[in-house]
Amino acid sequence: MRKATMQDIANKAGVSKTTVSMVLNKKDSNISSATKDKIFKITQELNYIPNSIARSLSTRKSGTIGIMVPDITNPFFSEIARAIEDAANFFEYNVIFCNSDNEIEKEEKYIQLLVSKLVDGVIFIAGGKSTKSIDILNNNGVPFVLVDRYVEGYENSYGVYTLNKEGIIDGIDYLYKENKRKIVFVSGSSEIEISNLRLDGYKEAMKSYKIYDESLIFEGDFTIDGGKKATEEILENIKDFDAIFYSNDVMALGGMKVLKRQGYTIPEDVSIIGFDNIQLSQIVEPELTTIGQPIYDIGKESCKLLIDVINENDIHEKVIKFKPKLIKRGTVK
Amino acid sequence: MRKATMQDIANKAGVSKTTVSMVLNKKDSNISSATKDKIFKITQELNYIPNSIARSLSTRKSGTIGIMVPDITNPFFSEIARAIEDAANFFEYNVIFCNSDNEIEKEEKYIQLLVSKLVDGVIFIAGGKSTKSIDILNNNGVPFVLVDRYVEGYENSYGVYTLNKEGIIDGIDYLYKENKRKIVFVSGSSEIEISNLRLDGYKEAMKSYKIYDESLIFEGDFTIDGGKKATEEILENIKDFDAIFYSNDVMALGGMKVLKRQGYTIPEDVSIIGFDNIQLSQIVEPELTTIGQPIYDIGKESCKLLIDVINENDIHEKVIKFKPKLIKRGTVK
DNA sequence: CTGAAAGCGCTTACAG
DNA sequence: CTGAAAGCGCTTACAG
Repeated sequence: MRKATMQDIANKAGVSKTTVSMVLNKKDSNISSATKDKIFKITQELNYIPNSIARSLSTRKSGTIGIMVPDITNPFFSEIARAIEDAANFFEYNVIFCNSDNEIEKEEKYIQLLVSKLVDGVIFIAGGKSTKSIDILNNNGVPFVLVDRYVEGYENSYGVYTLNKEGIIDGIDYLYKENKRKIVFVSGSSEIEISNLRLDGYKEAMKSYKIYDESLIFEGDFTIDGGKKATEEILENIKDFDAIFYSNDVMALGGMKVLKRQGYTIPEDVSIIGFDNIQLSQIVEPELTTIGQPIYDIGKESCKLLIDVINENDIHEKVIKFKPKLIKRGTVK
Repeated sequence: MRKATMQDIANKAGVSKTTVSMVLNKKDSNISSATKDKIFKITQELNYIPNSIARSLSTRKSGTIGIMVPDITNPFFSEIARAIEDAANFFEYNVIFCNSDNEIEKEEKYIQLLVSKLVDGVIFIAGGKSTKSIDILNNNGVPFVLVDRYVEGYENSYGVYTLNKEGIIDGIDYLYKENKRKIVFVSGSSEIEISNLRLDGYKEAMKSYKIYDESLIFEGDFTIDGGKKATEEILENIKDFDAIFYSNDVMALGGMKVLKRQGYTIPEDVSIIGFDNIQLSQIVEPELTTIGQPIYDIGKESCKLLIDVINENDIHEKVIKFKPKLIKRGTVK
């Protein structure tokens, strides 16, 4: 069975497809209600579903946005993606998702595809130094908003972020007040700007308390596995640390696992603090103390911002920065 | 800057857009290499990105597939989605994702949208009795493959599943051998066919061992929270149970959390077993013993199957059933 | 070896 | 109150 088209409806109703188009798109200010009714009825009968590809070609709007994430399997990103999809859906957009695995070549390939599919905009969580991908977007006039991860040189592009440095400083302040002095830090990959931002926060705070020691810094990669590996390394190299600050929750979860397995009791033997406040941070026992980001809001606001840009609405803030919040739970004592 | 079109390339090269189309699509068996080279060069210069919307309209293929999941935030689904996206990407497809929250109205709305976007096919993880959505797909001739969750009346449609009942039976066998007799079962929502399948497996196995007791059955909903709530209920109502069999991992994780908090030591005080083998099942301590599904393969194969259907290739198996496998880890003793 | 022309299913400026 | 016609950017059967 061939899908019904506007032409079919028009034929059946004895009107032109122009008229059909008008009424289906509510641009029907001056079309007789008799005609309207007839058209609606036929539309129902034929189970008509408009061909939005055809529509897109003519309007140059696809009604879909793209979202680039490093890995949808990482809870932080799946939560953001969910928020974005909810918001997008509310505004009648669909979302195409792409996993970059932090590989910029993969990103570029995806961006090309998205451009070719005429996405109306993209939400971009950069996998690294993603300048080329962004240039493609710019050259083709497709709006984008950067989320979570800064991209060098594009700090003033539309974006929504968390105040990374401040968050870490709050965490160190808290640990210091709880009498922790030997605080190990597990950073993310140095390829990623916010890893460095968070690391800077750590350095600054530790120095201000005069307890900075470079050998306390380890590099992870924002994955569970990265957290595990970094923790094993810590255990081999450092004695008698008071606390470990993982620069995201997922690494903290991986780290806690390793520590428990090695017989450490948390928080008695060692305090742990993470960053993000993913839902899973409450699934471990004790629950993870962390620097909370409003993940859902970040996703929602970035989608709204993108849609505002797409529709050329007035933009209140080009760059939105959320303040993170220390969430005290069971892993620090 | 207007995006370059084939016409632009044609003009610059002094050929027709037919020729350009031919060479860019490798249907260039008999086009002089001089012309080809010229066209490629210009394509580069103009940073030409084809308009695949236009292409789609004419070929009636969009090169995108839809995927319906209950909630991308649930690790089981994000892992499947990841596998699907990887496979799709390999075959040069994009994927639009939709979160149904197990609401069939939401599903229907999404399906309409996907149809209207001319997706070439959809991978459908049903949120419940999704017959209407499937009918829409059928009526519009868009291929689909059902994944993970059966839909009544469509058991013979393209699908990829796990042998649910068998998996549960294996689990009960194992628990029985480990001398567990009072085995509590936490099922998923009874709205979902596979919940019942798994429950049937439990009943059958328990009866065969003559240890069946209806009051040991509790209903969850396949979420972390559902697992927590069911566990609280168990704690209020049942004394001295030997083991809890959660019919998916995510509920087991939630349940373990509650049990630990209440002072239970796992597995000394109570044995736990889950279903799925999501990556996170290894993040808790002790690691979760579970009935493993090959999640990544399920995603990959379902995508491959869909693409085979789309391309009308020969199909070896219309319905693929994976055998689950007991994975012994630390939560049963 | 290459091109003119029709067509995919819509939207929209214009005319009446 | 309604319609004819052009156009969106491709593909493809056909002709030469």
